Amino acid sequence: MSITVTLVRSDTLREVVADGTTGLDLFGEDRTIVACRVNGEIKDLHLPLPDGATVEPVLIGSPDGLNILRHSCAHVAAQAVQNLHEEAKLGIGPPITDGFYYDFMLDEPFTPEALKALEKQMQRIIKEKQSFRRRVVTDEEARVELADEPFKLELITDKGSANAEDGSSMEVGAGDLTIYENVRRNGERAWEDLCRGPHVPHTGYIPAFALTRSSAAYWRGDQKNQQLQRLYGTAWPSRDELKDYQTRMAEAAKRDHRKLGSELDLFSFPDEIGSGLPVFHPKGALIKMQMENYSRQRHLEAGYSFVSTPHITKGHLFETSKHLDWYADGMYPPMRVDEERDEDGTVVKPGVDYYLKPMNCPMHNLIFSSRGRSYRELPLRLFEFGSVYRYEKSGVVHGLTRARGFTQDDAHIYCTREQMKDELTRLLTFVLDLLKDYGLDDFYLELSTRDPEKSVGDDATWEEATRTLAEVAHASGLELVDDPGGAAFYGPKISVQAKDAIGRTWQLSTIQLDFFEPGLFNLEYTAADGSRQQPVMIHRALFGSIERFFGVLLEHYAGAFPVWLAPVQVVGIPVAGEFTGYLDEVAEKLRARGVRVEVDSSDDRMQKKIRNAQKQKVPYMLIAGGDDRAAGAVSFRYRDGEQKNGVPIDEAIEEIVEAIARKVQV
RNA sequence: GCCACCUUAGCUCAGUAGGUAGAGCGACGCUCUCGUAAAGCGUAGGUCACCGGUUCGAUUCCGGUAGGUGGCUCCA
Repeated sequence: MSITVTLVRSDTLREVVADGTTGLDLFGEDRTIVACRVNGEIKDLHLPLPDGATVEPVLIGSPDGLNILRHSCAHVAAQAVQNLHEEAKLGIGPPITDGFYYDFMLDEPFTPEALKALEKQMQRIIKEKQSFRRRVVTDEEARVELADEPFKLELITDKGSANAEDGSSMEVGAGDLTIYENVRRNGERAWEDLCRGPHVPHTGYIPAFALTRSSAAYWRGDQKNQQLQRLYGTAWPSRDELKDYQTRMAEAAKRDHRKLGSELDLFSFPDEIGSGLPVFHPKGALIKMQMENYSRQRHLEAGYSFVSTPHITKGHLFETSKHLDWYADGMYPPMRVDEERDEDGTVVKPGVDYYLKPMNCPMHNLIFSSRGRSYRELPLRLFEFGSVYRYEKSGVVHGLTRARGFTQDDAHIYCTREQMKDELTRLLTFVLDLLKDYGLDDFYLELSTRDPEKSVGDDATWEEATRTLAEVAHASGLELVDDPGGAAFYGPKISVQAKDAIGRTWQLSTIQLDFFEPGLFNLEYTAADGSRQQPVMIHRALFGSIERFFGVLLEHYAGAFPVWLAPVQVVGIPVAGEFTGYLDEVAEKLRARGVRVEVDSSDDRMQKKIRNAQKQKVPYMLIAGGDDRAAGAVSFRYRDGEQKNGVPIDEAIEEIVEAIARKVQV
């Protein structure tokens, strides 16, 4: 008996092989082939191939191959956990970006020492080269075999409804229910798990891995469920790639905005003020001011009107806007003022509750409705750097990117339904152009649609709003990702996701359509025919929060801001003290051109001054000694260490001024 | 909010198996006046996060609080 298979390689060829031939027979020599695609479906290498099959190897470094590697590594981790803790119950263990996790119900916490012990155990399992064997089972058989695994039993029961989002699809997918056994070379079964597969042929196919951290995780991602312990790991096709990954993580840690913030003396979070409430030091505040100033200028050019509103308000405003219905948990509790009590403590005059505002829109609405509005005024674009306060849960506060007090570059655009689409198109262009000026240029869009359980309004209106946003997003030509159920309660939104210098994505701008708040606030304008009409409202913030955007830029540039944003643009460094006066003169000329320049007149040696300026990531060092003074020149030292000696003063000034004006990175 | 871990000088970190602490950098002072990433010497600086408990004695052990880190859930 023989069968014919078509091997998809660099050169496609048909081969006649014996019946019963497996992927391992074809590819077993090559450890970089972890599975095969049989007629388009990924299968384990140990399975016999059907006659006439088209067989394509799955390489360990391919996206599918990496997932298989990492998911197999998750199994090894789970076996290690159960080897050391018989009582541990299995949750799920899918591959994720760069690695995998596995959830367990286990009383004993995964401490850093425990991770080390587990890694050792995993190495032992890998050394044993245990085969992964696939076995099809009925629901009943699976229930019997996994009687001790309550979470797996739940997955068996729910397999029809298993969705990809909670990772359970890795355990039970569509089709047959399967168990993967780990079998030692002497044939003895080491471990097994309910799993859809596929897997690498044996544990020896895992070349490099590390356990990275542990955490708590709710079963199936739901806060109402039991909390499990999650073990995170990473796995790579080679030791070098693992090392590269670890280096990348270390590099990312070096540009952490919280670390750079204190190293560069930009901002801090004094305990005395409270969690998530930053103060900006002079250099940080200067960068922030530059960011704001340029944004203001662009908003003026784009036809925005500037407004300004208070930080606190009577609670009634947020009753009108429904925020107190929906997001009271996210607000600081009220301040009760003007309440009077008698000696017994009985209230004789009720007080009024004031709230710190978590959003600016209700106040902007009041400006809109402060007088009658004509259709001729629309679109009316009200802009404000509005400070808001949100009582973020203690565990989520994170540097500048998730603070409790921050300032939004917030605007609300009131327009007619007819104007809506053009306005959104214009707005999206404006957003992307502005972000580019700050040095971000790699974007994609996300469209967040309605969550029926957390929203107000009727289906038809939601549908229209969602469709309009989708059309505008498509027209931009950018990649569009769906985010079902991610909308705000009052309307759908587009958010702009930007990639930074090391490839991480950040959600920045949001553009939200709102058909409901205008109704809640009875906003109206007089149309051309004299009728009263309700405007459509667009909420938009480009930076999101200035503080957060600051943090993103700080990490994007690793602290080395482009000249126009750098708090100190030029440091003058005399070769010796006697040249300080000469540099002071140069600095004076630069200052006259608006350049932020300092001359380092400390009694450090020149080398130390260079080191200091370098560590502060100052874009230009101007060094001057006898040669320069004699020639009426200065010597440049750039951040990359390059130098340019003997540049005439006027030329040097022009170079710097031009780099600032062009907003370039140097 | 939940789980784990952490908090010692301005910063980075040692240390004390319970007897109130040390380095480097930084700051300040003096000497040096120097050509592309750290000159030399000296001085000051700490209720060992805070509050309780155990103890003759707590920075160290226990409990609580605050702040932080990594995740989870959340993010108008």
